[in-house]
Amino acid sequence: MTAEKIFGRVLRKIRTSNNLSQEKLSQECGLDRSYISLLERGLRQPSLKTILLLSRTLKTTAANMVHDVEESLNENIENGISDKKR
Amino acid sequence: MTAEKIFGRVLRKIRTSNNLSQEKLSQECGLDRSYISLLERGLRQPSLKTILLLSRTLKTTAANMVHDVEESLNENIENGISDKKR
DNA sequence: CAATTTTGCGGACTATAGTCTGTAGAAGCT
DNA sequence: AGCTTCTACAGACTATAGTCCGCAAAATTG
Repeated sequence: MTAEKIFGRVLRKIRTSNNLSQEKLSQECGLDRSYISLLERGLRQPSLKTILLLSRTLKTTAANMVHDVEESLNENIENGISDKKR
Repeated sequence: MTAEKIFGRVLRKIRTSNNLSQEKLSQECGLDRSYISLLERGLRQPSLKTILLLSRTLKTTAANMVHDVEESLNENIENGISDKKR
C-alpha cells in the first residue's frame, strides 16, 4: 500500500463520519471538489498545507491524520497485508 | 508565520540534533540537497511522501513532525508572536 | 591562519499538486 | 418510475514540488 492510497482512505473515513459530501468539504476548506476526489482515490499526494486545511475543517489535526496513515502503513508492512485485503 | 517556515525550523532542529549535514540527510533519504535547503528556509511545501521520507531517516515520525508544526502554529496565533521573534 | 565542510542560492529543468469545467453514472428518495 | 444528490472521471490548464548542475560565501575545524 502506498501512502497516498492510505491517506485517501483516512480522508474519506473522516469526511463521511463528519457527514460531509466531497462538495461541502471542498467549499469549506477551499480546495477543489475534483481534487478531493483524486485524494480519496489515492491518486494524489497532499502537501503539508493541504493536510492542514483538510484537518481544520474536519475537526481533527493534521498530526492525527498523518498518524493514522503511518499506523496503517506499519500494519501492512508487519504482517504483509496484500493490496486487495480490506 | 506560515506552515512552511515553521516546518523548516522543525526540520533543521531535528536534523542538527541528529548530527547530520544537509548533504548526509539528502543522501540517506534520497531527496536532493538543494531541496532540503529550500525546505529548511521555508521556501517549499513538503508533500506527505516527503515528510514520511524525512521522518524515517531522522528517527522520528511524520505525525510527530506535523504535531510540532501545528503546536508552533497555534502558539503564534494565540499570543500574536511577530515574525521576528525567535 | 589555511583547509575543509557546510550551506545559500542561481538557473534550467521535469514531475506532480491543485484548479476549472463538464459529463455520465451511481445511490438515495418519494 | 421519476428527481436529486453525490461521486468518478476526463481534458486542459497553472502553480509549485522536487531534481540536477554549479559556484561562492559562511561556518567548522586543525
